[in-house]
Amino acid sequence: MNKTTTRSRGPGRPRGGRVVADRSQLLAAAADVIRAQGPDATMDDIAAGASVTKPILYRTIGDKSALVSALSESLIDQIDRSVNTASRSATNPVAAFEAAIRGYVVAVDADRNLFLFVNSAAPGTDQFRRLVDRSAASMITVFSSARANVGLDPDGAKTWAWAIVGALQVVTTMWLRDDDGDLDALVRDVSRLLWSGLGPTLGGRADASARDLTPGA
Amino acid sequence: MNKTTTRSRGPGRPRGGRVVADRSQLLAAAADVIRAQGPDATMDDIAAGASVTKPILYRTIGDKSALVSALSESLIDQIDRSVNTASRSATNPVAAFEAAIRGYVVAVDADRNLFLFVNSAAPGTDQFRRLVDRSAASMITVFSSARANVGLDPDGAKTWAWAIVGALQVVTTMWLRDDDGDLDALVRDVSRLLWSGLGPTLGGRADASARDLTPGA
DNA sequence: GTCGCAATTTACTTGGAGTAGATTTTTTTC
DNA sequence: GAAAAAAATCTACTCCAAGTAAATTGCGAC
Repeated sequence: MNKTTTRSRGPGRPRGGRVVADRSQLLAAAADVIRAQGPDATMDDIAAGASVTKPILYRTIGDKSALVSALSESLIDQIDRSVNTASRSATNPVAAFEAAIRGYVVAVDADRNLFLFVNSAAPGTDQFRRLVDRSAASMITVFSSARANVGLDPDGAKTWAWAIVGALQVVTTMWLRDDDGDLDALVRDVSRLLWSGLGPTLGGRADASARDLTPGA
Repeated sequence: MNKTTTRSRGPGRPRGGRVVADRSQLLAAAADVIRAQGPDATMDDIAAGASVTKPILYRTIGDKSALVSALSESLIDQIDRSVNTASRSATNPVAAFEAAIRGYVVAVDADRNLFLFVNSAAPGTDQFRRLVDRSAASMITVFSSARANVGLDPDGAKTWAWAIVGALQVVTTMWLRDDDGDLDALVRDVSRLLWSGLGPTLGGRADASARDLTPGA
């Protein structure tokens, strides 16, 4: 027997010529289910949580990878916002970079189930690559022009963005495991690793960055 | 009807008290199948490729995650070897670091199907974390003592290792997509990003590394 | 009213992971 | 030397989640 999905109505065209749930409603409901139930929520779970049957879900949203894409879109926006507001409040480039990283981790932490759901694609799949491309997009434009200004091949911006996306993804995932980990230390260490490579290109001075990142200096 | 797995023998205890295939034979066969057939090889495929039935495979190796663990072990060894021999032949720290990264990418490229199979775990799963831990292990010891020497908290070594594992994983995965990408440029860019954060701690001088990595300087 | 279309549901197929129990051969025991 | 026990294997199954086909019902046009 199939697990009976919630049936609030019988089959048939709904009254009032209105569709039972449109795309954005379904996406919101899906996000809620995933937040509440964890990243292992199945399509059945999501459909049930949206008080809708599976074919509706598939008809409206597409298959699972489409759902992931759609949700990743909004999650990435959310993270970007967090990163931007965090870094804007900083006074110097180093602090801004550090704040940006903290913004990323904090945003992910605040929505960890969604993050894990969206990151459920294995490396090597098209889905994974799309996600990386999307996450890297905003960085690439920044790095591209910065690199051009310093006489570096702008193509390398892609590589840098990929590397940072990967570094943050793994660091954050690992950090989420045991949340007794010290967030400040994490952010400081990641910054120290990445900034001195980035800083000189992005407008900071290399030795300044090295000094600023040294504790108690 | 089930897809008939290759049957070279009937059921029953084999002659000579010897088992039909021991663990290492099965692992080797699995690796071969994955190399030949791609990272989407199923457990059925692998069993068939090893001329063995599924229960044997499960009895000898364990479930799929155990298979992945076992294969990752040997792949990581292989990569470590490639990294070490590559970096040993370099004359200065910067070149060694760059060579190490090239060693990593080249080793992965040479066994890409196995790499993709082993990396089939989604972030957030235990399998993923085990893999990251394993990959990071050798780096952690190096970074730990290096950081201690410079007066940094050795705990941060974990973070650095995670970040580098992630960066390399994503960069390599993305690079594998279109292999018209320029390997030299990739390696140079990744090195430039990471070394100036690492170099001062690992024994190079910060300004030296920055200089050395600048093209035409 | 009734005919066709649109939205929805039920109930299915598919595919891969993992397993139970039947089956056959070797070994042991009397 | 024969029967029982043990060991290794295979056949055929279950389970679960993704995805889909076809039946079912309501709405609007004529």
